[in-house]
Amino acid sequence: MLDKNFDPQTVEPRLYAAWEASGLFAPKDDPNAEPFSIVIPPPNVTGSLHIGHALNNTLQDILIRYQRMRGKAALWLPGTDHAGIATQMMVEKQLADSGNIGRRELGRGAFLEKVWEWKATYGGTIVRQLRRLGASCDWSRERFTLDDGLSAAVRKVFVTLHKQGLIYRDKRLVNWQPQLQTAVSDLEVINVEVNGSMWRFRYPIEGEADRFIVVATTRPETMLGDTAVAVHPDDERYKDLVGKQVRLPLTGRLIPIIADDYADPEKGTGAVKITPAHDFNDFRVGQRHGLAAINVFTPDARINEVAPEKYRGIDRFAARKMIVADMEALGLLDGVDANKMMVPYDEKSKLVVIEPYLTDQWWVDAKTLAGPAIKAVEDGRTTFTPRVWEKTYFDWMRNIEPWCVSRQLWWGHRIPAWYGPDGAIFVEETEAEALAAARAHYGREETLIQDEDVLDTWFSSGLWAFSTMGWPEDTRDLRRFYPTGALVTSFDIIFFWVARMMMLGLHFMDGEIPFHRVVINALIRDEKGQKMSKTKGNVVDPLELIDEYGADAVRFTVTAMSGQVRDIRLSRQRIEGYRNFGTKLWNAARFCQMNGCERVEGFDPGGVTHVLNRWIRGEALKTERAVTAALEACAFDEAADALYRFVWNVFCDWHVEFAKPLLMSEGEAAAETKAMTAWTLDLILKLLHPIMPFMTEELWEKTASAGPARDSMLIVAPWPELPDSYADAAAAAEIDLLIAVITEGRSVRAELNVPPAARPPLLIAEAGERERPVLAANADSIARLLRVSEIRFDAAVDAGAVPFLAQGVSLALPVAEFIDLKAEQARLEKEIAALASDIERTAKKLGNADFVAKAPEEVIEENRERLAEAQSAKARLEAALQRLRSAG
RNA sequence: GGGCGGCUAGCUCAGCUGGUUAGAGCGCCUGGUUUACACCCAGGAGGUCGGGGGUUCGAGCCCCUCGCCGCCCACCA
Repeated sequence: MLDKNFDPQTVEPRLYAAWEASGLFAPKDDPNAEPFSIVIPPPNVTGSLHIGHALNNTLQDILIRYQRMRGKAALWLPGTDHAGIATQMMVEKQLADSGNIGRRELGRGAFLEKVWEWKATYGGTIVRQLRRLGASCDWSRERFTLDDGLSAAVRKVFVTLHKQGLIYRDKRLVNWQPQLQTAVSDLEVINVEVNGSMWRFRYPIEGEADRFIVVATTRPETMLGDTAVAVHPDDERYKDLVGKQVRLPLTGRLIPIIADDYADPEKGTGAVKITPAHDFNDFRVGQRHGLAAINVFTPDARINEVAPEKYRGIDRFAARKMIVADMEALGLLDGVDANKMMVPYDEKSKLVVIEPYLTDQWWVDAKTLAGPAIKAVEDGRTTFTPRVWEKTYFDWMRNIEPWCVSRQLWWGHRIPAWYGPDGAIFVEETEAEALAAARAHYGREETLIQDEDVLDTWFSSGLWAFSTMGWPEDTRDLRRFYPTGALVTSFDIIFFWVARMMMLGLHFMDGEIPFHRVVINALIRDEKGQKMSKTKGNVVDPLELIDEYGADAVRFTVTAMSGQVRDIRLSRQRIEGYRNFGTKLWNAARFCQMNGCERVEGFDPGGVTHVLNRWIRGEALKTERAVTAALEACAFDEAADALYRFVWNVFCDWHVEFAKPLLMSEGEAAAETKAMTAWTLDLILKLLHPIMPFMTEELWEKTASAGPARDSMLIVAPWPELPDSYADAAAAAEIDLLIAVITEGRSVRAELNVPPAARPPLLIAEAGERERPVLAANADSIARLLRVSEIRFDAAVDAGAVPFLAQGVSLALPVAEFIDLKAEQARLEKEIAALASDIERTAKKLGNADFVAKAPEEVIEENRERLAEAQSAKARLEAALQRLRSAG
């Protein structure tokens, strides 16, 4: 006998262990089985599971469990990402907190050892947590982006792209993170609006005493690196100044006044200082005019030795104050205005202001790689779900900029480039090959120095779809499981990851896409709609939720909410509701057990005869179709919704209730109902398994002892495919009618507010030939449910009978005067009027010779049917209205 | 500045190509010792579907417009 409640705390770990031990998480080896694969978006190896992961991985698990049950060789390939910056920062912070020396003092080798230690200690957290969630990953194939195999793939890709001219080294402005002292990509910069100031400086015109040109700037400290002042060529105010020179204050350098469209007469003073080494626009202006780029910052954003001595070593923000003060003292400060502006911050810490900084970096020619990646989505070879994200993808891809892939960090894939004594670059997969190349180049042995930098983390994760399967080796996995079936991820990494996987996958896998479908899930926020963040302290820990409600409840909740286009607001009440849903199912199973609803060997649902069983069979069919269609479309929420309604509102509310009197009886109907009920429960377990794997597997096991032996664990039970013949229109009509009678009867009773003791009998009249026997057969249960003393059938309709039901059944109650006849009358009149106008329009349409001549036959037929339907409906309602009028 | 999304019951959200009386869960109120389930059952209150215009016999759904809210992208001194 089942307990009253499901106990996730003891059951879930036991079942997970059993699944894992069974080896069923690995794709089956059957060469005839169609492959289906997913690669996990690799979480940060040192991270822990947050609620977004819970959503994302639940959806992946649903897909993979579904496909596994469909009989496919289903592979969900798990792994983790080394997450360069994040991990390095974490370890550096830990070193600092525990009073250790910093990484620079420690040295590269020793520091990396520390990081590997850190990984060994904390690296297992997230994969353990994925197990708690029930993720059926093939752990035997687990990968890490810094594995030997994946590192080999990274080197191969880098070298190949370099030889193809798609990776190059270039000195240009990058986004510089001065605290970490590394370049970051455009995507790792976040622009924040701040209330700043705009200063106006007077720059003296050389050779013209007391004449100045006033420039406006938000960054006074960069003036030390100015190499020109630009004005618009058509700006009358400054026309005569173009070609003249300015004596740059504080430095004494002479710089030209140039004409360039970039200067906007509307903005500032119309004259703009040009600092090519510290501003992306100015850099371009500088290139156009052949200006020098004078870098005045050190890598940690202090003023460097190029500047006048008094500023050297001063932090950029302190230097700003000094320079403004000095300019003011010189009488060269024209004024200052408050100015709202966007300031670039480091996306990770959101605290460090990013500096445009002139350095040598490695770049990927993303523009070239983007072409095929755009085409693949245009052609529909890869689709986005929901579709709207394709626009986002296109917008970015079509305007893509070169991708800066080098990082001045230690934790990551070291760039496979070596430098000779004269600076010649040798890009090879190994040091030996680089040495060989150098030997060929120099004609002798030379000592080479490897590039100190590592690659952007996203460079290695961009290869994830194929590097994890063994590429560059030609492995069986690669041949079988690439391209993957779906990529499930959230929108915030479409650019970082999805786009790069598309580009690199297509380029290295002979034009074959990395995934057929990209499923984008929404972001989860807290109950107040705020983004969860550690600093706000509103992070919902999914592990706590799993402890409290069980993994199934958490899974069902995020699944049911996954359809939202906008952000998901997670509330505990919602989870509680779905935990209750689990309990409801559990108790339905308990009811089945108590009533001997056991599976029967060789039972064929197609052969049941009792109307209730034929009805539930049809409902089961509808549900199976809805769930299957939803999962095929990756509309996970719809699958959850269909199951919720079927289990609770169909199976429990009606089938089990109607079955009660039948189960108590003896004979064939009882036996058939028992078998049918057990069959339906079994079906529910299968359909629900992808979403709620634990409880369903547990019930599968608990129901194994009665009836025929189970062939397998539920995890690999065949997905049900019910035949169309299970639909039964007649049974559906009868039971639906019965439900309608009961439901309407209930609300009538409530309206009458009759105390239970004084409940009058219910008269049912006008039941058709077909309905009558159904109602009669269930008279007792209806009476019980309605709390009426008895049910009587009466051919004659009372004068006050009210047509509650469109099906043509009237409930005749002795107390009909309690019903608002006027409102009912008004409603009918309104509806009749609507039908009349529909009839008029349709008739007109059909009377139109043009329409009849041109419209396809099926459209005309449709209109004819519609006309006939409307006419008969109108007649029916008119009759009802007539009855009402004569009664009232 | 450009783009995307949202605005439906007290709260969180469904409402597919326009079609009877706009739904669910939670919350609230009333009542319940039914052959499983109080994590339950029955019933109830509660909505001018952001505002305004338009198309249509008919609009929560389509068009225009305005208003909030959120997000993404962008080099504005």
